[in-house]
Amino acid sequence: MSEICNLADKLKAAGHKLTWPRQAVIEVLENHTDHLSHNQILEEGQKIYPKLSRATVYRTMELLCQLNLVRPLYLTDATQRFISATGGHHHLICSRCGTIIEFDHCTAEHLTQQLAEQYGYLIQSHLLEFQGLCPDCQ
Amino acid sequence: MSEICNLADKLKAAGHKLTWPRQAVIEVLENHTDHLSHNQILEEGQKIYPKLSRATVYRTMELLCQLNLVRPLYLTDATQRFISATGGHHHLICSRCGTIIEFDHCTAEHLTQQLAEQYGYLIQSHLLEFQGLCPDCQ
DNA sequence: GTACGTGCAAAGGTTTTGCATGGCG
DNA sequence: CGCCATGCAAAACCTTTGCACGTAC
Repeated sequence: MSEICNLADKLKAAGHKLTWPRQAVIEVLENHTDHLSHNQILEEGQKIYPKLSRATVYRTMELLCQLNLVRPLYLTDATQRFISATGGHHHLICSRCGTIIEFDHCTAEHLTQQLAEQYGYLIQSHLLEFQGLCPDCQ
Repeated sequence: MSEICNLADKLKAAGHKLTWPRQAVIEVLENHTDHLSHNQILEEGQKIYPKLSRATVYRTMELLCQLNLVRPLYLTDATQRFISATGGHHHLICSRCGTIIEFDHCTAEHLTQQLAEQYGYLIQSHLLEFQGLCPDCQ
């Protein structure tokens, strides 16, 4: 997960215990790409710490969200996924086959400042999603 | 739902029967704001047609999605919600209290064309979501 | 009249919770 | 050593499915 680092340190700094199950979850987050779901985190985490339970994954991710270290994201299905809590995420999604292209160029930076001023928000991240049909599905 | 009109006609045009339960769902969609969930549609629909069942709401919304009349959307929770299938949707969301502001100004139009050319997608809608803290929650 | 749509109820899947045990600090 | 975190299992919740009946066309 691109911009995630030192999750372990931040957890301890916030006064939480650094246990083996939590280390496993953190290692998964740091070594994999974005958009991981609870299921994926569980599966990968059990390769590191086989006793890792589903409930612990849910509780750990909830904790990381509360600490603002990760953020939930929903793509084209109802599965909760997680991304780093800062920066932008840009998706071009085919509404038929579900293919997701991540693009870099984004025009949201200017708008971020503008909205921050207009509404007094402290903006931490943004998501720009285009939906349509990919060449194959048209 | 702002850009939705004549759902009934479009349903019939596509060869589907216009039943009372479906009319109730359509009336709810046309007379309420965006972002309705299955639950909200069921509750409102039952005010119009009391026997309306949850299963029918799910099936009707799935049908409307297949016909490209509405589109599923996920905001800050795992609840599936629905918006009109075209145009843009712009949200400024507080990650703590969940307040959603909808803003109008959007810089995505230019990017739409650019992405369409670059990747060959036929782009139907977009979603631009900023997440942060509202003035009260900072 | 026929095929499609519906309501009900059961099944399936996912997320949350309660509780006794275990391990971090 | 005390408290927090964990695993397990049950509960709660949401969504899907099967089936007999009803209704739009």
